[in-house]
Parts: sequence; C-alpha cells; structure tokens
Amino acid sequence: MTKPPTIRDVARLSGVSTATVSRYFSGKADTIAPRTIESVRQAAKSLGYTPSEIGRSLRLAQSRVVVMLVPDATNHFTADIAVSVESALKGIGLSMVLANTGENAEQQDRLLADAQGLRARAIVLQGAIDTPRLRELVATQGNLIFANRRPAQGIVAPYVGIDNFQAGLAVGRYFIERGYENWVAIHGPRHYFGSTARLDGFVSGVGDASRVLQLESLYTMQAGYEHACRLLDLAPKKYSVFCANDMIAYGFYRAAMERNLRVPDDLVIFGFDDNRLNEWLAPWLTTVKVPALEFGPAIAKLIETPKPGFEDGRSIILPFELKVRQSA
Amino acid sequence: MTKPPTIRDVARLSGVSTATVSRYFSGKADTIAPRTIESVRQAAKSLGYTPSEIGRSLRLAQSRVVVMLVPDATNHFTADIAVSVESALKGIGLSMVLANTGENAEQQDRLLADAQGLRARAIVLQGAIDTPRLRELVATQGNLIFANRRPAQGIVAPYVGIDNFQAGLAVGRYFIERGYENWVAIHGPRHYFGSTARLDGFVSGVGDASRVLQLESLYTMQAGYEHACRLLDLAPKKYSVFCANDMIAYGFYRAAMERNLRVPDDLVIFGFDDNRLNEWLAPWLTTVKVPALEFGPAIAKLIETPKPGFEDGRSIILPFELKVRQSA
DNA sequence: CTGAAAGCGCTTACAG
DNA sequence: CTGAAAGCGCTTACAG
Repeated sequence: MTKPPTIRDVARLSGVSTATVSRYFSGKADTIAPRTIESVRQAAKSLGYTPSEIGRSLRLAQSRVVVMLVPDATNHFTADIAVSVESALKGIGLSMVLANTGENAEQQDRLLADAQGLRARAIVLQGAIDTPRLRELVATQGNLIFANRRPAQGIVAPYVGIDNFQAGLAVGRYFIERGYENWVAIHGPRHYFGSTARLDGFVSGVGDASRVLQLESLYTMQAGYEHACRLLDLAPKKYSVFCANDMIAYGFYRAAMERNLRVPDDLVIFGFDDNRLNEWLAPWLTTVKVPALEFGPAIAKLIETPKPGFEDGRSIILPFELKVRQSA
Repeated sequence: MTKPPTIRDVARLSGVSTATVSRYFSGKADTIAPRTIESVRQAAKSLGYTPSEIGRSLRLAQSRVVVMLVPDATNHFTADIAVSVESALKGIGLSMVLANTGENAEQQDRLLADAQGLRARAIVLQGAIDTPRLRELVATQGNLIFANRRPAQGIVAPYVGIDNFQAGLAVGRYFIERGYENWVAIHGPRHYFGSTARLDGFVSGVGDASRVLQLESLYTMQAGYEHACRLLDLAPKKYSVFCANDMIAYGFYRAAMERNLRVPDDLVIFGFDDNRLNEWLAPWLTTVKVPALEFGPAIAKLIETPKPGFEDGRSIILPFELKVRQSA
C-alpha cells in the first residue's frame, strides 16, 4: 500500500546518481564499474524497486504498449491470433492491451481514442469498422496495422493476413472442379470491409455470380444455424455452402443433423479459418486454414521495422491452405 | 507520424493557460467560463488533441490500467470472464491489459513484474500459481485480486468467484442421491491451489474418499480424452465422472462415443463452468454453472471501493447452480 | 474564473 | 566510469 520506491531511492541507498541507476536498468550496464553495478543491484533488490514504465514512457515519448482491437474476444480464432500476437510482442519487450469493439463502430472509436491516450506504440485491428475517426488516425498517426481483414478502399496501412480473395477463389474453383451445384455463400457483415474479399473471390471462382445465393450473417453458430433452418425448410436441396467462418459452419451443420442430412451426400459445407476447435468439435469440416499462430511474429516484425516503411501500405501476406476433410 | 499535440499546444492556440485546458479535460469544466470552454474545445479539436494518459498517470501517481493474468486466453470460460471484466472496467474509466501465463510460474512472475512497472491500478489473477514473488506482491502492494480460484493458504487478498468447496459438495451429494457408483474425479493441476477445493467438496459430498478414483489433469479436451481412453479400455465400468471443467468433460464424452457408450445409461458425466459453448456443443452436459458475466461487475466494485477494505481478504462470493441435463 | 509554478519518475547529451 | 541538470505532459494548491 505504500508508495513504490523510485529511482531516487535506489540512487540514495546505493550512493550513486540517478543517472547511474537508470543506466543499470536500461541495459547500459557495460559502461558501469562492476562494483557500482553490484551496489545498485543490492539497493534495488532490498527496496523491491521496479522501474516505472510511466516515467520511462513520458521521458522517451513512447510507450511499450500495443493495443489490439477485436470484434469478439470470445471467438476462438480471434483469441488464437491475440495470444500469438501477445506472445510475439512480449518477445520484443512490448505488452499488449486487448479490447473488444463488440462489432460496434462507436465503441471502436472510443477505444481508438483510448489507445491514442495511452500513446500506444501500435494499434492492431482485427476486423476494423470503417469510420471517419479510423481514417483520420491512419492518416495522422501511421501506427495502425490491419490484421486478418484488409483495410477499406483508400486506407493506406500495413496488412497482415492471408489473401482473402485468392482463398475465396480457390474455394470457388474447388466447387467447380467437384461439380457442386446450388451454391450458397454465407458471408460476414458488410460493414467489415475486406470481409467481402472472400465472397468476391468465391464468386469469381465459380464464375457465375447470378447462381450464387448470398446471405449476410454474423460470425456466430447461432446465425449459421438460423440461416440453415430457413434454407433447408423453405427450399430443401443439396446445397453447397461456403461459410464465412467455421462458427457459421458449425451452426449450419447442426441444423443439417437435426434434419438427418449427411455431409457430403446431402449437403456440402465449406468453412473458413480452421480454428483450433475443429480438431475436437468438427473433424469432419472441410475448411480454409488461416495460420493464426503466424500473425504474432509477422506483426512484431512490422512494429520493429524502422518507420520509413510504416506508412507505405506494405503488407505481410500469410499462406492459406485448403483443408479437405469430409464435408466437401 | 508527427509528434502528437500537447496540452501546451492547445493552451497556446486557445490563448489560455495549460491549467485551464487541463481543467477542461479532467471534468472540471464547471469552474470555467462558457466562452473559455468553447475556445478550448475548438483548439483541441482543430489540433486533434487527446490528453496523454502517460503524463496524467505520472502526475497522479496512478495509472488507469488493470492487468489481468490468465492461464490460457483461448479457453472459452476464461475469455468470457475476461470480456466481462474488461467491459465493467471500461465503465469506470479503466482499461484492461490481458496477459497469458501459459500455466508457467516463471512467466507469471515476469508478468507480475511488468504489471508493477505499469503501476497497474489492480492485478486480477485467474488461476494464480503460488510463488514467492506472488506472496511478496500481495503483502507489499495489496492491489491483487483473485478470481475464480481462491488464493493459497496464508495469502490474504480479495477473492471473486463461487464457493468451489460448496459446489463440489453439491455435486458429491447429487451423486449419492442418484445412487451413482464408481466415482471418478478428474481434477485440475495441483499447482492451482484452490483447484482442489472442488475436489475436497466432492469427496466430502460422497462421504468416502477411499472410493473416489482421483486423476490429475490439464484443463483441456485432449487431457480429458486421454484419461477416458485409459480408463474405459483398462477397466470398463459404468463410471460416474466429475470433471474439473467442461473441456475435460467434452474430451471424456468423445472417448465414450467412440466406444458406443451412452450417457447416462453407460456412463455419467458431470462438468464444471457451464461455459457458453455448451449450448451449442454439449447441450447434453450436466454441469455446474459459474456465472462468468458476473465477475466483471464484482471486480469493478472491488477496485472502486476505497482502500481500507482492500487488504482484509474480503471477498465477493458469486452463486453457482447445478445445471442438470442429460449426462447425469 | 484563471494563471504561474512545482513536481510526478524517468533518460540522456554534455562535461568531466 | 559517473553526475548535474533539463525536460517529457500532465495536475493542482495557491494566489489573485
């Protein structure tokens, strides 16, 4: 409960100046006499001193905090990316602050303001919503990084993730190759710019937009389930469904099971993400694997790299892979 | 990329002192003349000024950051609690930093040091590991809060969560009431002090420790699956299994399915947590509901309440509930 | 209703 | 190898 000791307390106790103590704690110990080092170490230890990140940040005009904004932290794929990023950042001496936008534009803008207040080293957005505030920040700060979903048209900022258009295209072509019919694309909310890249790719892949039934959906099991119920009850057919993520696919599958339909005989289902739950919950699901664990290192690299390249929209494109299993 | 504007820039542009600008931004606008307010507002807006949390924190000797340490951020129940806490803290003007200990004592201690460096307002631990560093911090800082698992013997700090012993007891009694036999308790890792409270309660509930087969397990589906395979293959029986969490129960169930066993006829399974995935993935699972969404408000309240009560180990005990469904 | 000034905990260029 | 001193962006008691 007592006030934490400061650098001055350590300096006093070890009989040196605060400059020396500071050097010790900021990794410049090689210019200090061994005896001095020892006395500083002792003093710090006996006081239980930990340098204040706040003092440090103020002085250096830069914090060691990276803010990550996610639409839904309880989504498993999102959480995997967050964990990967957190761990990679830790490796380069940064901390990550996680915050939920709840898919809400105002909430996002409020969090962006907070991140600015914290003087975040970088702001990583998973599934950003296109708002004026966002555009303003990208333009004036240049420390925003888009993950998993490309920024909207006209926003120039680094992107880390797969090429969603190419992935959609590959799925579309696979549908053609297999001779699937009755195409359905359940795609993500339209306010996620970039979420449509998968859809556009898919449509290109099958080659005929007019024959694709497009349904807009939240990224949840619930939403997938409801779409499926409506579809399977109103116009039952052997559909070939491309889902915007695995959660939607789970929901769709459950509705199919309830109707005694089998994959792939009565229904074809293709997911997206290959989130780690699949192995346990949906080993039957054919899906596009997005390498969640590669996001951390890529983003860390982007943050570490000297500024000159930060504003130029350079991106790190990760590889995707079609995981063909039972459902398609 | 340019340096963000400071309070001085705003003061200069609006022709007032930094004191006045500061008052405006720290909610003391009622002592400022309306015309002055307006000019400050204009100036701040045109400069795109956001007050620096760093400067503010240094001056006030207190940050608005709360650090939450979790053993595994990809666990759904953990994530639900984290989201609940983040949202409640946001409501009282605080941000949450999330960090993973990965069930690793050294990692935890490193993160605790980081939290101290950030001068965190509070540190919330979900599933803390008992280390000397942890004990030292509890004693000297008094801003640690234990969530979901009680602190170990001799650590006096506030706790938020259910009464795990009582919950285990209720499950044990339920087993007796139903006449279940062949009791198995798959409990969490022993280094989670407090994780054994559920086990102890359960043992008390059934009333005969010698007849409970106790298996130590990680909190994962994988671990639950492996325990089940071993058990069901080596000594097949109609077991009645109390799992330390729902994940373990999922894994156990899968192994049972693979062997064509049915719940509750061939096997009784009882979970713990009632994580939100159950509704979709395991609607058959009988489990103990822990109210994940009530953690946020409770923890926020603890943090807001004036210090006097902080060190005295006062706790907020949340209600649990047996959710009886198909599997038991 | 407003301002001048001190000081929160650090780091670093400069001087020795 | 070491120290004195300035200054990072704020807030607030004090004075007017």
